[in-house]
Amino acid sequence: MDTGNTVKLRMRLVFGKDAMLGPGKADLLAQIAATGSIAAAGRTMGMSYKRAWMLVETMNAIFADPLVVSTRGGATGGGADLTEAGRRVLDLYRQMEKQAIKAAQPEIAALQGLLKPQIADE
Amino acid sequence: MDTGNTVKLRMRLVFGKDAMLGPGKADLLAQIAATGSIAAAGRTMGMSYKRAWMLVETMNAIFADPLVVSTRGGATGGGADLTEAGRRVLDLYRQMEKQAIKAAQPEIAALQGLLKPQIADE
DNA sequence: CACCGATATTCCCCGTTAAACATATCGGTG
DNA sequence: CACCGATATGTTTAACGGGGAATATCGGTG
Repeated sequence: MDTGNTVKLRMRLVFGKDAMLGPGKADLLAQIAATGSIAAAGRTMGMSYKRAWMLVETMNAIFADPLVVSTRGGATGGGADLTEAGRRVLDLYRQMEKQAIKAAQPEIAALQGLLKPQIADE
Repeated sequence: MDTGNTVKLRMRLVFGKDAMLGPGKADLLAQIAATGSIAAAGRTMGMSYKRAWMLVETMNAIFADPLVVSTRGGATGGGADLTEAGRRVLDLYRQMEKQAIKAAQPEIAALQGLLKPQIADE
């Protein structure tokens, strides 16, 4: 009955062996943009600063231009923000998600219909 | 220049907390169909029999009808095969992948273009 | 010039996870 | 009826990743 339930399509772009971009890094980018800080972004996501920082480091290493710039010291102690490249990557990722989900909707619905009832709406 | 490189879009359907369907289970279904055996499917995928069997068990538990049926004993020692539901799930998953990749192609290409050159074609 | 809050980085510990190992069972066939 | 190859399932062990603590640095501001 409720067609708006919790079935989700998660997708991850795999480049090389350890070069990939998935929901975790995308959400982190979004949170950095929202909070202006790697530490704050990590906190809101229930993620340690170390992990958040490592993900940022990885992303900056993968792309030609860094996605996140950070400053140290100052009144607020420092902070971080997305670069133009960072905003573009996040936007492209969200667009990719949107288009893929839309295109795959019939198959997703069909697969959902084959689930056990108690799993289909948990 | 080479637009046909190794960038891949992996996707995973997430139902409940530990109910999901991704590339691993889909490939396993395909290999079971190809080999007629859980053990042989696992071997060709470099996966232990136990792991392969557990994945099958999980899939059978998630869907209303079992996706894999197995027989024990006999001349060949036994075997496994996909049910009609199993074939349908695999087909829907492949279709989902195909449609999603096609729809997200522009964004995938754009993201690929932002990568460091040495990562873009490794 | 001491303080503060955030970045940056290392080290150790622990829990989850999968691999490895070990059996038990099944049932046609020679 | 012993054998074989595959299913079925438990146990034990090893590895890897992530968390947390600890430490250093930065640089505006009061």
